[in-house]
Amino acid sequence: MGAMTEPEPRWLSDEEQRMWRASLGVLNLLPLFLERDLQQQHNLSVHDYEILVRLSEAPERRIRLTELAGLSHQSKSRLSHQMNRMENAGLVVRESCDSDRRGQWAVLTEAGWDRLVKAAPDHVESVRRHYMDLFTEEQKKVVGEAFATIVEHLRNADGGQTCPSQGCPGAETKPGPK
Amino acid sequence: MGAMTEPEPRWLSDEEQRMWRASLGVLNLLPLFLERDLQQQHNLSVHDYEILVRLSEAPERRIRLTELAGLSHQSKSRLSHQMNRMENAGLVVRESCDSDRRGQWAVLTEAGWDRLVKAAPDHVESVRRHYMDLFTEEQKKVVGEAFATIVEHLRNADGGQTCPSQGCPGAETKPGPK
DNA sequence: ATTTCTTTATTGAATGTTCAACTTCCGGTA
DNA sequence: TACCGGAAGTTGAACATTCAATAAAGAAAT
Repeated sequence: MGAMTEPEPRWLSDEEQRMWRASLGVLNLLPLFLERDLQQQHNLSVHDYEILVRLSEAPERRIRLTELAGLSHQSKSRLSHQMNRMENAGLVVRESCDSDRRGQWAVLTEAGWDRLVKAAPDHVESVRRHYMDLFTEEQKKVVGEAFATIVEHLRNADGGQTCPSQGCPGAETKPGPK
Repeated sequence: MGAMTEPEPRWLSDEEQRMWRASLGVLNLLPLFLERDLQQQHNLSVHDYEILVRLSEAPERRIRLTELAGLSHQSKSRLSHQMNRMENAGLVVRESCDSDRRGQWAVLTEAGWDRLVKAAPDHVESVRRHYMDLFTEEQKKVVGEAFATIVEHLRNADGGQTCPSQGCPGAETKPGPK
């Protein structure tokens, strides 16, 4: 049979290369800074924070674990370990679920709520300083639209233990109402 | 003294909120997919890959460890552990440095180069599928500019064990020349 | 020369994450 | 009812990352 020639790879253009490397920079660096601020100021990890926000927004401040895993972009296993830590820290509790006896609720405690309310202003400030305020209004709009597309794509693609969620967008930054 | 009232936190607008949550989604999800592809197809981690690219582009395919840490956005400690793994895998070797006897070179091996050359086409494809090709040309341009600003800001801010590098932009995707 | 300060790089312990195996229960079907 | 496949959640071991402590050598000052 004739030699099956590989198609020439679709390398990135110079423009794309720059854009990709800048993206990698943000991907690698930004979490470090948010983490550091939140850790120093309130002894919380970014993951802790994201979970607190999600719970604070949910009806009765409780979410089933599998759904919470999806909302916070984590595997169920990882969330399980994380819940242990947060439960030890008194930020959340588990409650078993009436309608499905396999299920568990993650429930925000009073203490968890208080921690979140205290941390939120500083965290927004941190997000603004290292990220949001560095965009022009125009850029915010474009990036917002573009990234929404990407996330939708990734959620649909999925595959594997991770990210079993659907529907609702992503959380962060401000505690839910009341 | 009069009660010192906290200034009202500068919460994100709805627009900003959406944009930020989309950013978090990408931040959390994208690395998972790139990792999975690279792992399955070539048994490399994204960190491995980034280091291989950097070395492939460097003169004599060697870089001092501290500089490499900066280029690949890692702490020196982490890089040190990672080098152990990669050295065990035969992808790189350490060589001690003549001009500074504290120093070490990270040097790309023939095997490392081959691995990279084999992996690169698939990795670009992966980057395109999950990210690059989902942008319009306009969006690529705006995101590229905006993120370049962010990265510059973060590199300057810095603080701590991480990211001691300067100058040169970020690497990824295609092996260096020759 | 000696002291002191800094930079380079590594180490090991503590911590966090991933992965596959497992338990329990739901839901459908014979 | 009993069976079977799949979903919810947990577990522990393997693996990766962080953090603080350390060793060794350059740089600068006395």
